[in-house]
Amino acid sequence: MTMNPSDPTPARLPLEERRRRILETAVQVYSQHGFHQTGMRQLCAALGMSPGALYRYFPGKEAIIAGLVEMDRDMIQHNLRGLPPDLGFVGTLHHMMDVTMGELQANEGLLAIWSEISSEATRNPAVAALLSTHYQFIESLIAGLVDAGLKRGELRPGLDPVATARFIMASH
Amino acid sequence: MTMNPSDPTPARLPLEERRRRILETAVQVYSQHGFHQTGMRQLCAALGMSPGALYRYFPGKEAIIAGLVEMDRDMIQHNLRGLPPDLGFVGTLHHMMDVTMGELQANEGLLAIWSEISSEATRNPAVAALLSTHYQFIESLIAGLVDAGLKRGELRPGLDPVATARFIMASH
DNA sequence: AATTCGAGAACGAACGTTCGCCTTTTTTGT
DNA sequence: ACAAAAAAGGCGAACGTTCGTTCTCGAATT
Repeated sequence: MTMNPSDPTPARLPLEERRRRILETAVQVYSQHGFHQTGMRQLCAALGMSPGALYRYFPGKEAIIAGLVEMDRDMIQHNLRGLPPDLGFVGTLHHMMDVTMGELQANEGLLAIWSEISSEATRNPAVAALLSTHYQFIESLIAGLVDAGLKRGELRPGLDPVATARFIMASH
Repeated sequence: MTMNPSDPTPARLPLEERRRRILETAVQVYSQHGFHQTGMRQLCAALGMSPGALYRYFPGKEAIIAGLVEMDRDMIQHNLRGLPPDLGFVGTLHHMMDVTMGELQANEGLLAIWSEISSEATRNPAVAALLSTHYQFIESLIAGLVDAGLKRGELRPGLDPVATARFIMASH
């Protein structure tokens, strides 16, 4: 199936696709019944997959949470890259929120899964660390936007990018 | 220990006290680690009690949730009875909120346990029913206050007590 | 003597996870 | 080009553990 015979990692794309399908199903099942209330067997059943197969893609239950966070990060990055480059600071922010809201509305359970993850983070330090770096990622992303806006003279000079990013995030 | 020899149910008060101690410990443990993440053995350990003993006071884990809801109802009733009778509608409402806020502040975890119960209610129909009747109880209680206020001429005549109660509860 | 109370072992079910084995796909040697 | 070897993918039973709950039996109380 691989077109390029020199490709050192053939058939890798379908693997990522299968990982994505697992994560998307996980969002649905976990948001409906909760993370701790949903067993691996239930997730397997929803996937039409055996436990042995599932564990080839994720080494454990926590890795699935990590995958969900990672998926969100990829989504944000993808959305940001697909943006028209001439929107300016406010326009870019507005557009990103638009896209995010649209996704939340289209995929119900996406919101529920985040409250599920947040609640897990209050107890599970590993998940807490995961969330923390995720928020830091978003923060640095917004700070970059502020920085670009400053360079373009759209924002009041002297504004601290990171502090501004934190303020924007704090206002949800 | 029973003072009155004609009492048909002797040593009953200490039983209720032990039930209360169990519930109070449950609030602490469950609010710290979550309901589903906390096993009966952990609760037993926190109580210095064996499972066999615990099950003499509560027939199961769900009964403990029911007990928590019931405890809240008793608390509200107790607070209401202890109120000065001449406060008027607004004064009574204000006073009740004062007491409730004080309790929430004094006993941290009391708030956490309610969000824990609410989250459980979205999945467990039995708990949902429990919460529903609890809210109905509070609703009828406030409706009674409105009714009394109407009779005393404190409120605009024609006000629907139940609708007013719902509005007040909806504003948190 | 009868009842209540408590401790702790034990139960079956379900948990997350691992294992062995089989099928399918990909790579390799010729 | 083709068979052989290797790797990947998948299934489902089984592992050890923990879950909520029950049982048994001895100690305390009435």
